Amino acid sequence: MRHVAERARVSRMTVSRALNKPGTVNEGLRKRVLDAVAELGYVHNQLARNLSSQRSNVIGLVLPSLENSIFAQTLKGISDILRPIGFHLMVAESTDDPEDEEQVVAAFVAQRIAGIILHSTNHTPATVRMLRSSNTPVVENGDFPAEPIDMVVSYSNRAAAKAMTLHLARLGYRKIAFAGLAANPRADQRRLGYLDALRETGLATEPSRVVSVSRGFAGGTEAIACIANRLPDTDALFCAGDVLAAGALFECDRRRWRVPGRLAIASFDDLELMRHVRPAITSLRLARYEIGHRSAQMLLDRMEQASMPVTFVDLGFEIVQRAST
Amino acid sequence: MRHVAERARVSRMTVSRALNKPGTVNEGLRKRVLDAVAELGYVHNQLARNLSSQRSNVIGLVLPSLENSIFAQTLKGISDILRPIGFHLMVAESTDDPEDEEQVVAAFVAQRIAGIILHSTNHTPATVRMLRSSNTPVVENGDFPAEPIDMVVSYSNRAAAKAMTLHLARLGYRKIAFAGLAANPRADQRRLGYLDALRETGLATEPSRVVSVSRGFAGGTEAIACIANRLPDTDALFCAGDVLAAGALFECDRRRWRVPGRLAIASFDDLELMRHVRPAITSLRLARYEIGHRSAQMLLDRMEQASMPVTFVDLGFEIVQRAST
DNA sequence: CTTCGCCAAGTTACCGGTAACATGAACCGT
DNA sequence: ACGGTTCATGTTACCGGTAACTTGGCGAAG
Repeated sequence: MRHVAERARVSRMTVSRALNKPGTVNEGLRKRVLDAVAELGYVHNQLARNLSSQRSNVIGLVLPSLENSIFAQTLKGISDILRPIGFHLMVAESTDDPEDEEQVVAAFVAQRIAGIILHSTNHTPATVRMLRSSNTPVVENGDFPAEPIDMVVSYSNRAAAKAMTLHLARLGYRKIAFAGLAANPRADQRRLGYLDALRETGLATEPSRVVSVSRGFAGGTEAIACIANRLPDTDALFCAGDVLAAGALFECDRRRWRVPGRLAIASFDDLELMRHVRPAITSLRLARYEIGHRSAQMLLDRMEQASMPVTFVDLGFEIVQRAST
Repeated sequence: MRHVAERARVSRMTVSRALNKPGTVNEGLRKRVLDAVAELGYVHNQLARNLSSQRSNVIGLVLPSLENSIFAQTLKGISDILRPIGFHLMVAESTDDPEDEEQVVAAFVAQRIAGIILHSTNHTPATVRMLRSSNTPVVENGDFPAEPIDMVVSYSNRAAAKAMTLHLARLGYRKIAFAGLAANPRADQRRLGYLDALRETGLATEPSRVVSVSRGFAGGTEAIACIANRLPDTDALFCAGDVLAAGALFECDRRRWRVPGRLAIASFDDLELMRHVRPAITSLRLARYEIGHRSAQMLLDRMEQASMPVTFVDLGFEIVQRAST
């Protein structure tokens, strides 16, 4: 920048102003500055700017998994907000482990990020303390936390799972099984919602049909195997994950089980895939893109005005009834 | 940091050293410093550190699309390298548009990122100039560029597509169609590879069966519709994308076409889905995770030693023969 | 013709670290 | 006992910007 200032024969301050608030600089000088910038191929040092102005143009995002495509939509929703205003996105993975998350958050706070989006609701005390004391705007996604750190944009896993289970009951299914990942906080909430619904409809007097499975398509295969062996009278399966449901459907196909004749299948999270398999799978549609979009927007709003008009958003869910139930 | 120094009754420099090179500081002082850090809840300012030391701990990644799950694997491969050494990842999307890419690269250079990974090989001259003059280590992925900016880690789209087409020919298919995205540089290369193979086997004398389709499962549907209407004697379809192939398979299912009896289907990119549909789809397996892993590793190697032992890596591909061909 | 206020441009200090050099005590061999 | 290393610590300057204040020229009001 010093070179630009010398070349344009103005002070560094004028260069800074010409680039940041063009309106406050005389047109002639501004042109000299911009010419000098172009001739020297000068690129602004955002690091120095951030340090000096005590604010950053980077947002941090912590996802449970980088590989899961459902988070890709959220990522895109965030990016679409940040890009037009020159903000950037730093991404890291927590693997749903609060200790890992703590490390990532510490690193993000050290980077003096302008805000952070946590796609989880389970944090170590140190994580919360760091975020509070550094005064970082925070949005939590993924579920509704019992004690929000700051802002929340999500849907209720428990309510959604309950609604889907009630939907299955309303369709006449009576022996509804539930398959979900073990030791996953969101799957746990969904399991609770499922049990809520059973209780409410009186189906809870039946034996519990809860299955814990592993990740990916294989989990669906396991779920069907389990039903075939241990719970053969099951008439509907609610999978707490999209890929799980697809895996289950493929396994039914292999076993020549009619869906929904032999077994109805419903899933959580409406991946595009759900619409294209045969039969198409009944699913819960969640506003994944919107979660990112609103989260980013709320962080920015908060930065502009210290006030906080909105701190809690329930984006809800929709049940998409298809041929599989 | 000043407060930490005062509390520990040492100079700021000693605090800096105690945190960065613990070995060079007397044990007693070091303990005083660390205690003070803990008591004050001091968090290092990475911004200031980067500015002062003239180096950054952030890597930039530019992907054609944030939503495509094939890139998620690459993302994970990068992240797994960066995390243990305290580096971070900034992500942006180019939508395969060199102008957009230029803007993103400009922003990344402004952030003084330590290195950049471009998942594309088509750049504006300004992009190349910026990266060269800022002396940023660069890795290009996605394909082999005609004129690499710096380092390259990829596979050859053209060679892979050629190999798969030859594989189909070897299996006895004679009327092989190709479906790919329009105006996508990687799909274009794959199309060339497909044509290379046809020429080599003499099948090129047949009419060309190249179909351009839209993105997603719908593209597969379009491809099958096109074959049904315009190219009914086609006996194999090579889809230049995983989701495309799945969409095509689902459409065949709807039309009750036997696969591979009526039509064989092969795909590019071996998503887990390919293994689970019925019939499982023959596919090209690319080392997506490895691309990220190696790219990140090469950037780091380059930073440590100004020399550049490796600048070009071909990760190759594998053909996975399954029931669909 | 002053005086006041306004606005563009310049000056100074600081953001929070680190590099490079300066200092001074302990240790060494002779 | 003395000059020469070595090593831990302190001092100074700088990284590349911006905030806050200062300066000076100019037009409108008194």
